[in-house]
Amino acid sequence: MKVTISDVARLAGVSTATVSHTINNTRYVSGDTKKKVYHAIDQLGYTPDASARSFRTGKKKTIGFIVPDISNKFFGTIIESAENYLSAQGYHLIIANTKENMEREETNLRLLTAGLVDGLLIASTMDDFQRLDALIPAGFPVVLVDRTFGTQKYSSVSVSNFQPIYRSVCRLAARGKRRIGIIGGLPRLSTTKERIAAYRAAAADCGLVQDESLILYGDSMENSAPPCLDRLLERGCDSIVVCQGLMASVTIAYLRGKGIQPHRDLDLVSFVDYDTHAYEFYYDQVDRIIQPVEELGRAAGEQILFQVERPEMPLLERVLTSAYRPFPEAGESESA
Amino acid sequence: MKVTISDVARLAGVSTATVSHTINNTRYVSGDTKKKVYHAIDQLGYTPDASARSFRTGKKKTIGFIVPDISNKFFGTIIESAENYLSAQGYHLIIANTKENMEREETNLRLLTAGLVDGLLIASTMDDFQRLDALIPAGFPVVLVDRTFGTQKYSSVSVSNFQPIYRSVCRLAARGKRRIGIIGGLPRLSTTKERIAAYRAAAADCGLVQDESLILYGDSMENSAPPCLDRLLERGCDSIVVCQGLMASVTIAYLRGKGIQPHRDLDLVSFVDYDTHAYEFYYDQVDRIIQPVEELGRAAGEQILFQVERPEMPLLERVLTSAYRPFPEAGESESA
DNA sequence: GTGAAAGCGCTAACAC
DNA sequence: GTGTTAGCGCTTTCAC
Repeated sequence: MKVTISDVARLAGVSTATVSHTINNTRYVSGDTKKKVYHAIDQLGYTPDASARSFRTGKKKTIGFIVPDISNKFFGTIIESAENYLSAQGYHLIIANTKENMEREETNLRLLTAGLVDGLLIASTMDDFQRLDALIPAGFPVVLVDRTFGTQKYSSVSVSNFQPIYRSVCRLAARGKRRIGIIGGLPRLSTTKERIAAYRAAAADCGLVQDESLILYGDSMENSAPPCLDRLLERGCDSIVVCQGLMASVTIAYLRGKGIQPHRDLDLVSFVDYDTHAYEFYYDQVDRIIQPVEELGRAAGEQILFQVERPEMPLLERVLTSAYRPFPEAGESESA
Repeated sequence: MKVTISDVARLAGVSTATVSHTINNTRYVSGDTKKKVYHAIDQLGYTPDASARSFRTGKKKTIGFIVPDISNKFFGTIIESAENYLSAQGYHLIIANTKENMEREETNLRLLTAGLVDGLLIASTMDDFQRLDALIPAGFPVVLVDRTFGTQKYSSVSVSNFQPIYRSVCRLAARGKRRIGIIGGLPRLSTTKERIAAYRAAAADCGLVQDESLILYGDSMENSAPPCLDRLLERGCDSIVVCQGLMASVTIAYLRGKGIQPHRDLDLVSFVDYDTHAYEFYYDQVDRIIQPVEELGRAAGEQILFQVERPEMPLLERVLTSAYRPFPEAGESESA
């Protein structure tokens, strides 16, 4: 049978209050009493029941994370990094996967806000902020991760998307490229919008052709890049910007399969969702935009605990910066 | 303020029992009463408190998953697939990441078995079954995932490792390869042990040189393959088997960087942790061992719910089979 | 320095 | 067909 705090109290010859205070360090307990309590705990093999505790205190010591795609290494790494921080602070992480499906996100929001978690990290797939907001109880701690909305209602942690795209397009133009194609992610996402806006701005500023047919959208899943690539090649692009890591790695492989070599045959700018030595083997000869993925996860963890533990703290919109690493031309060195 | 079941009962003019039975469909309630109850719920915006409920019933509707590396796509996909099944059954998934660290696994076991979850999926990094077993309370529902121990104490879901390795080594031998190198994962894991055993058996059966220096171990993290590869090349291997997907993809990229082309220069057998069209671009010219990753996740989900919801069910050790897809020689067709 | 006891929100046995 | 109520295991106020 289950061992409860009263069993411990009885065996130790003290009250349940004392046992509770002893294990939680929440008021003074004499050394002698402590000893008796711990001894009883050992003898009975007592473990405090987490759900009774969270029921009583209202704190679950658990954060929920609504993600669009766990199997995507970008989110896998963010999750890892957030979990790492949260577990060090004594919190657990509940994962809910939406597969970029808005209904699934709604369901998960409803479930997770119903007393299951203390706060929520959301990398939302919603097109409409209202739709998201409507499901969040007033005052519920939320941090938007990676994907934001143009409102100040919740804290957010994201990555600057404008600058690296703008820079990379300018650089392509400077190299003499005139027909720069771009493959974005889902059009409804803030990340995609910002990236496409940066592309448009740079194209205009550099005096490039404004050809809307060079702007295509994938769905960030693995198989969405090749058809876009085929169309861009048809349309005579001399360079391509791929706005998302998974699609980018598929792009490189797909082009290689067609005998098209990056840099030699076609200039490529590619988002990279993680930064490791190993992946440099894939990404040579490609201009890379490297997102600070681990920092993003950690920052998300920090922010949500701020919200949860210090509700008086102001909202914070934190924007991390990606590194832009153009493939070095002869005589150039790397830049961040 | 928090709206409770009594608020609803009061407004609807019924008892809390009726409200509870109404929302849970747990005894007959007249249509009329139902209407009143739901109306009151809507008016007050009532949501049942999940932690009160699980405290009362003892069911958390939550499964824990202890994983060695969330950011590895192999586990990412297993998690996705398990979560998919579990959420459809009304369960949540708590993730704990160990980064292949045994102490972290111990900590997580202690935390998760203390009334937080109804059952536990474990892809253990332990070297010793006792060490794992000691932390699991008697009768606690557990399913071992991917990595097993030679005991019948818990249900398990894993992948057959022996046969595909054995077959692939034989095939290399048949192609005239004499010095076949192999890179395994962490030596303590069951998966690694089985794969290396299969390699040894096949090498012996095919009359190959038994050179222990051709057996190397990585740690399944990204950067562990290259040093192993360097050593195997030094030692004059004419073919290499890589026992883990992440290391395998790095292997291909690394060799390419050295100007070594699979098949033409060196035969390669490679575990692939997922099966998608996209990744075929990477894996052409390589003999692939494709693990049924999604099935593994789903099966893990099914098994743990069996344990949780039908404790009388017998233990089950389920072994899924990998597909072996040799790179087709001229005139050959694919095989599974 | 410690104890007694209320009560968190819900479910379910028992009663009618 | 519905109501009353005990009590899950814990924390915490109030009391001494």
